[in-house]
Amino acid sequence: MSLDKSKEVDTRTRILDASGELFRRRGYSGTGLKAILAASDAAYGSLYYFFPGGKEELAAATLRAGGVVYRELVEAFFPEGGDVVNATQVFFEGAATMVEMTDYADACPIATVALEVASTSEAMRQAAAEAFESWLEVLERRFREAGISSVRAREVAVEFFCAIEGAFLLSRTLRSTAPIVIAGRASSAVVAAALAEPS
Amino acid sequence: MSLDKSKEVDTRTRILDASGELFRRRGYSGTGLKAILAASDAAYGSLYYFFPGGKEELAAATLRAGGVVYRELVEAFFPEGGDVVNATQVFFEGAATMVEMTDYADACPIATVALEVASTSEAMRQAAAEAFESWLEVLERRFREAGISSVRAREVAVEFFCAIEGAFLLSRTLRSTAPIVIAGRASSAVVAAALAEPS
DNA sequence: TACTGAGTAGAGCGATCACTCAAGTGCTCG
DNA sequence: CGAGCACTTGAGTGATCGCTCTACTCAGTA
Repeated sequence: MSLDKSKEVDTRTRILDASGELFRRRGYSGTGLKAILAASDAAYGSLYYFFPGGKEELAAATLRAGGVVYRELVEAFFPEGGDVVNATQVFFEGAATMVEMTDYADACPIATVALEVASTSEAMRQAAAEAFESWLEVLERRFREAGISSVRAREVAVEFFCAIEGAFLLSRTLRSTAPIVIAGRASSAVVAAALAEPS
Repeated sequence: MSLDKSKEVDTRTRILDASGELFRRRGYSGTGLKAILAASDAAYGSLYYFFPGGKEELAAATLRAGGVVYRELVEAFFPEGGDVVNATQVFFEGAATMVEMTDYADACPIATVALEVASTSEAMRQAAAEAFESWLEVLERRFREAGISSVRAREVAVEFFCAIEGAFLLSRTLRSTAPIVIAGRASSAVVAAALAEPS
C-alpha cells in the first residue's frame, strides 16, 4: 500500500478510532453515525464500504478493537514472571491517572456499550463478552504462573475485573479517583492473600 | 385523591415505573419516549405535565426513584444490629437470583444510564451520583455500627459497591451468574476481615 | 489509451426522534 | 348550575436518525 506515508492512517482505522472514543463516552444509541464520520473525516460511502452491516457491525468491530487494545495493556502491566501484587497496584494507579487526565470521560472502552446492548443485540453482546473474557484469561494465566491455584486464579481474576469496572463506574459518576485508589489497594491485597494460600 | 382504589396507580408513577425498566435495560438514548408512553399507557401531554423538562428531567427523576428503591433494598438486607458478613453474602445471592430470573436484563437501575450520561449531562450525572452516594452511606453506617473503623467502613462500602456493580456488568455480558457468586464470596470475606481488624 | 476495481463523496430516503399545543375531560367547589 | 383546576389527548412540528444509491476520483494494468 504505502511505503513512506508514516503519518497517514487509512480510513477504516480512522473510523474505528473515532467510534471507539465516541461509543465509550456517549454509548451506542447516543452516538450518531454523522458524529463518527465527522470525527474521522470520512463519508457515508466509506463507512458502509468497510462495514456493510452498518452501525451494529461497526460497533461490534469497535468493541473487538477496544478489547484487543486493553488486553495488550493488561499484558504490558503484567509481564511474564513479574510481581503480580505490584502489577495490580500499578495498574489501578495508572487507571486512576488516565481517568483523571481525560476529565472522567475515558475509562473502559467496552462497559458503556456492553450494559446498553446486553439485552438488545446478541452480536454486540458477544463481542463485548469475548473482549472481557480475553482480559480475564490474561489475568488468570498470570495469577496461575505466580503460584495461585487454578480455581483461585480464575476467581481472583474475576474479582480484579469487578473491582476495576465498578470503580470506573463510581469514579466517572462521582467525578473522583478515590474509588479507583480504594479498589486498587483492596485488589492488590486480595492478590497477595491468594498468593499466600496453600497451593 | 382516591380512598379505595387500591389497584389503580397514578400516571406519574406508571410513567416512572416504565421508564425505570426501559432505561436500565436499553439505556437513555436507546429508549424512546414513545416506548415509555406505550408501556405506561400515558400520553405525551401527561409526560410533559409531570416532567416539563422533558426526557432529561424524566430520566433524572427515574434515577432518583431507582436510587431510593435500591437504598431501601440495601437497608432491608442490612438491618440495624444485624450480621453484616452474612448480610453481604445474602445480598449477593439475592442479586444473582434476580439477574437470572429477569434473563440478565435487570441489574442496577442506575449504572447503564450513569455510564452513558456521565460525560454528557451534568444534571443526570448528579442524580446518579446522589443515588450511589446514598447506598454507600447506608453500607458505611452499618459497617461502622458493626465495629469497623470510620475510615475502613467507607473503604469497605466502596469495595462492596465496586464488586457488585462490576459483577453486574460481567454477569449481564457473559450471561452467567458466576461473577456475582464469586464477587459475593470475596466481598463477605472482605467485610469479615475488616471486622477482625483492631478498631 | 481504455478499462477495472478500490475507495470516496454526499444528496436524498422514509422512519423516528423529542417536543408543542390547542382542545378536551372530569372532579370539586361556590 | 357554572367557574376553576388538575390532568389527558393525540395530531402535528422540525430535526435528526440510520441507511441507500448514483456518481465520482484515481492508481494500477494491459
